Order: sequence, then C-alpha cells, then structure tokens
Amino acid sequence: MLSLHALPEKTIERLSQYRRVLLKISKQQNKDNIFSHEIASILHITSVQVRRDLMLIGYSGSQRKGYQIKMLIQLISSIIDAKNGQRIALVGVGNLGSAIIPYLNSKKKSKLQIIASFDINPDKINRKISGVNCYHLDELPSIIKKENITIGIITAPDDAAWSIAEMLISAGIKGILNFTSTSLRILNKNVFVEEYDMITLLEKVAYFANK
Amino acid sequence: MLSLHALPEKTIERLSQYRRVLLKISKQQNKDNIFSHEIASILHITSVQVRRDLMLIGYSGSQRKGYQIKMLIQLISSIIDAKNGQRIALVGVGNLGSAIIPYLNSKKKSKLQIIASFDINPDKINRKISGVNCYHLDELPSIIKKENITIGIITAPDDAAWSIAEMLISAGIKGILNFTSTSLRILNKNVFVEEYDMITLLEKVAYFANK
DNA sequence: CCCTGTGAAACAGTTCACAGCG
DNA sequence: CGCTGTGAACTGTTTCACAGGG
Repeated sequence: MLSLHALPEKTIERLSQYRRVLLKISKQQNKDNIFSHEIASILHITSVQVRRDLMLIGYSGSQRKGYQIKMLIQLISSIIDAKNGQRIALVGVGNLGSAIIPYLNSKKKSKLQIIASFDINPDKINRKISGVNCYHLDELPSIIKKENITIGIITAPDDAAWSIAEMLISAGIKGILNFTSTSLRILNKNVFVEEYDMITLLEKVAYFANK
Repeated sequence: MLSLHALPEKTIERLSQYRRVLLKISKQQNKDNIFSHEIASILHITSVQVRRDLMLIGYSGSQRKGYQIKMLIQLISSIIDAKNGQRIALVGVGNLGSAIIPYLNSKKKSKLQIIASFDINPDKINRKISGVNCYHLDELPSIIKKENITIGIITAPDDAAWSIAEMLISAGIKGILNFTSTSLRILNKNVFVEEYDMITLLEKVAYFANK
C-alpha cells in the first residue's frame, strides 16, 4: 500500500480520474493493458503527466504493453480509498443539498456514501431522501460518532457555514467539502477543507469567457 | 477599465470573493475604508496576498486609511463583470440542474443569471423552474443566439457531456462550467472550461481526510 | 522504432523581507 | 510606528528532452 505521505493534490485528483477511466475500460473492453497516451487522450492531458503520476505512486509499466489495468485499479484504490470507508454527512438540506444526496448515492459512482443529513427546518427533519434520513442539527455530534462519519459536505446558507464547520470538526470529522461562499480555510490544520463555491467559479468563467 | 490581458486565475477567484466581502461590509457597516489585513482575515488568507492582487489590478490604497471600499468594488466590477452581461444556459435538468437554477437565480448572489435550460426528456420540456423555461436540446443553437447567452453549465450525464459541449461551442458560447466527470479540456482554445466534478473532489477530500 | 521513466527547465502561485511613506 | 507596494525567494505543478529497454 506504500503509505507515501502526501501525494500532491493534483495527482490525487487525477488518480481518481484514472481509476474511473480504467474501470470503464475494464468493463467495456476486453483489454488487459493500457498505454499512458491512451489514458491521457481520454482525459485530454499529456502522457508525461500520466507517467509522472504513476511514477509518484511507484507503479511501473512495461515498454511493450504499457500498464496492467487490473493492477493499476487496485493500486490506486489502495491509495485513495480510506480503510475506514468514506462515510459522509451532509449539512443543509436545501435545493442543493437535496439534489446532491441522490446524485451521489443513487448510482454507484464511487464508494463514497452519504449516511446522514442535517437541517434545522422542522419540515425537513425525519424525512428521507434516497434513503438518507434528515436529523436535527443538534443531533450531529452524536450521529457523527455513532455512524463513524469522517467527511462533511456543507450546503447550508453562507452565514451558517462557519458554525457548522466548527460543529463538524469538534465532532471529529476529518475532511469537508464546502459549497458555501464562506471561506473555511485554516480552520484547523488537521482537517482538510476543499472550497467548492459555485458563484466564485462562475464569475471566473465569466471573466475568462470575455478574454 | 484597464484591459490588463489575463490576470492569474487565482487572482480572479479572489477578486470575486473580495467583492462579496466588500459589498457585505458596505451594506452592514458605515465604513468607507478598509485595510488589507481586514479583508484577509475574513477570507483567512494573508494580507500580502490581498495587496498583491490589488497591485495586479492597479489599485492603490493609502497608508493611513487603507483602501476605499466603494472605489474598490467599482474597480473589481469593471474587471470581472463582462459588459455583455453574464447570461447563462444550463444543460441537463436532472437532480443537480434543477437545484442549481433556483440556487443561482433566486437570491441576487451576483449578476449571473440563468436564462434558459435544456433537456431531452419530454417531461421536463416546457416546464419552468424559478421562471426559467426548459427547451428541447435541439433548440439550443437558436436560443443561445437569440438570447445572447455566453456561458454554459453542463449538468447532464457523463456520456452526454462531450457532445453537449460541442453544441454549446458551435452555438458561440465562450465559457463552460462542467459538473460532469467527463474531461472537456483542450476542446477549443477560445472557450474557457472550468471542471467542477464533485466526485473527484470528494475523493480528494477523502484521501486527505485520512492524512 | 515506440514505449516508459526521470532529471532538469519552465511556469504559476505564494510568501518573505524590507523600502518607503504619512 | 503601522500601513502599502514590491523585488526576490520559495513552493507546487507541468512540460521538455532524452536515456534506456524490448
């Protein structure tokens, strides 16, 4: 499993993509091996990039046949799939939150699973979406611990983001995907936060769309 | 508005955030000026970062009072708000798509507006969400042109992403926000594409959550 | 040949360290 | 002093260029 402390962030993102590509190919085609330039062209990146990433995880291919698909899937999985599993809590069951639950859980897009959701609106509480129950926010600490949840998704209003993040962190969560426009950086060095704010990104697209 | 060809991507993202912070402050407080370290601490970044970004857009503050809030909002707006407006089309009115329309359009989070949506499912067509009509995908080229839309959001199934992107681009769109797991990079150098794939990012969070 | 693997260069983005000013 | 503005150093990431192998 080569514990390899801390691969670059961008490499991790691509490993996740490589695995999806490889899984698709291994289902659809009868193919045992693949070249770096084949993976690269599907993802529209360079083959050097692919080889560099695979070098970083210590995988070697053969010059004649490229990389073994099955082995590579296993190696990537051993690196990016946490042994404890990837159990997720979603906080804020509004428009976005209630769309994300079925989006992530329905299709087996990955091993990531939303286990519980939280809100403060009585209309939402004790309702299920795609089998995921919505609890009152007050129950967050106990449910997080009981269900052994390690990742949080915040889809609440901007104003609530900070206090929700603090609740998640003191409940023991280790990673957060933050959909709000409220920056959560440097909240706690032991918790990984990914900012995922649609408005900021759309404004960036708008800027570059105009050259 | 100082055409400054191509500010760094990260700077644009932060300018969008600075503007939101400044707008909030100018509404809530009676404050004319602000120091770089004040903006920085709200966003949890460094004050050097703020000053560096403002330097890049050619704005100078005063040592005594910092930056003028009103002027700075105007300057940032003149840079990131396109003159043609930011009219958006959304393709794929599934779970995610139908959540994003009200999320973006309801609150006046920014000047970005979704003008039209598209799908191929007859159940969706000619239905309105938050006042936005859903058209059949076949109508995309004509509506994009008629409505002068310059930005596309793709929330369709992965398999459809590539052909939708091609449709959008040949219809004249200049920027795309891509929610699918299908990479659209290097599709066309004149079109800016931002990849916004939740699964990849969540897997990254899961990896770093585990140290 | 056409592959992989990889030092070294290039590029992008952030932070350091400090000059200069009111 | 405490602030802004900025060259220079540094860190992260991608690309170049090529050695080496079947």
